Amino acid sequence: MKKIRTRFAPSPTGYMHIGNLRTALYAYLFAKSQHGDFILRIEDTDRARYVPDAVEFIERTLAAAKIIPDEGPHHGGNFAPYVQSERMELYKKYAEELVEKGYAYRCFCVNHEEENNSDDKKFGGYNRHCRNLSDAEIKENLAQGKPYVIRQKMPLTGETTFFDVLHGNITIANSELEDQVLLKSDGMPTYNFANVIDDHLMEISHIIRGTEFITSTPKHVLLYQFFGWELPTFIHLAPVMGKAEDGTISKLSKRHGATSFNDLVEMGYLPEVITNYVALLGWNPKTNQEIFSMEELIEKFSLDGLSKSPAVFDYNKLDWMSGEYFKAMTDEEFARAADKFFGELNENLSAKKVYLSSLLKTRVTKFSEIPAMIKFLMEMPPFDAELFINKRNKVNLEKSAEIIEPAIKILEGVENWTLETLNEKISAYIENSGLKTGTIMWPLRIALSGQKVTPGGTVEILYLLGRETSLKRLSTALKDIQAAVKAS
RNA sequence: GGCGCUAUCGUCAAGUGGUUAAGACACCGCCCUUUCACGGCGGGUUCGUGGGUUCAAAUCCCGCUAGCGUCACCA
Repeated sequence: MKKIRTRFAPSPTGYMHIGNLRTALYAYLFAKSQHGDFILRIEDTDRARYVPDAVEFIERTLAAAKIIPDEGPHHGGNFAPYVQSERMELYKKYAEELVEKGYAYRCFCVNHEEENNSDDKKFGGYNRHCRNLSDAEIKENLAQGKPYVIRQKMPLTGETTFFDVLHGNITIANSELEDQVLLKSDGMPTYNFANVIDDHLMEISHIIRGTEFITSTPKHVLLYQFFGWELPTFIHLAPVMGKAEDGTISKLSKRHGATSFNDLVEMGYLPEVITNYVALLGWNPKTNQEIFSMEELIEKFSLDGLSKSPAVFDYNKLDWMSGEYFKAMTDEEFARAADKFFGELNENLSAKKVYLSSLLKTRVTKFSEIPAMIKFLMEMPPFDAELFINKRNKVNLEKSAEIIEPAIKILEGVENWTLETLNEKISAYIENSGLKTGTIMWPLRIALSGQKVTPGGTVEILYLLGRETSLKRLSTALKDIQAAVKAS
């Protein structure tokens, strides 16, 4: 059987949209699941759109997502070069061949704005002015050095049908096809031409790309036929959509928030979470498994799990999945992965980073939530009397003062400031007081954190803060509470 | 507008003529609980619409509607 070869062919824009990433992923997964090759090819035939270092950017992003090309600009391979601008001469040769065979023609029209923008799109855009120029006219134009493009000569009648794995047979009337440009006046091929030549030359067996190419596929198919080349298998993927606040759904874009792989990484999602989530956006394994390593994805992937309808990117589910990954990590792994999101920590907290991670990893959905969550450890929020009043735990201001005062005494006597000791002392205090656990814990935790919601309870915070800071915060709070009681 | 693609809970989705129409996220409730989480239990909500075909339709066919795509010397 022929070797399975797929490719990812982005244009170098310096931006990796989630939709593109998913296309690359599926192409990669399919190739790897079939023990085939995955090729990275850069489609940079538009000189105006050139972005410096974009190729490196794409390669870095794929590497971060663990999508590893077998062949590519910097990966080598038997079909090099893998950058289209470096293959220019090649396309020219094939274009000329088409002209000779009568399947293409030279067009000397320069910017026919009027025709191209007319509402009467009978000819699909271009009015085919040069389609039937006489040899003499062509010769003369050439002699004058007039610039020209080479256009594909579409059949005027009949229809073209191609098979798509997801959509079945798709038929489009040839009359719908315009005489598209194959070779631009600067000698560069257009996407629609280079793509066909390269896919054939690079022996691509399966073309996996977005639905936006369905309509242009018949033109490509015709090209394959003109050359007498074997057709690859087509798989057109449904787009990734986004849901705006007003509920409208459209192709995922900036107005939906982060839309690139890198945006997501910067927000603090693990690369493997992004790949895992994106893999499931439009593909299902036919089992209830949702957490997949790249190895499992490769093992389980199959084309018939692909869905042909658009999928909406759901940040909720991404968050959930991210949380699942965090919970599965050891404290050390979490601490390491989250490192740059901790920000500037003081000496005490730096030393307790791993412990802090154990508290954080079940409470955070992405790393970027960390700073806000741990800020109170570095800096005590302003006093807020209201926080000490809690009905459920039966505490008010007076009660809080009554609870905090003895607690300070007890804690002052603690030499060995460890979780175990602190837990023992506080538990003993609760038992002796005859009060409910919550009644004691609530005011202490508020006094220590100044926050209603904290990562961890009283004992954890005492330990995190350390002896000195804890005692200082408690007595400050006590004073503030007493003042507040007096004032009321 | 022409052409093309798509249509099952709010979202991801299973489902391929006979099912109580899975599961997950989100949401709501309850339990656990020293906050918040974690964990456990339970709940509601879905086949766009109108016609067929059939004993039987979410599944097959046709129309309609809606969404998306495409109509470049962009990819």
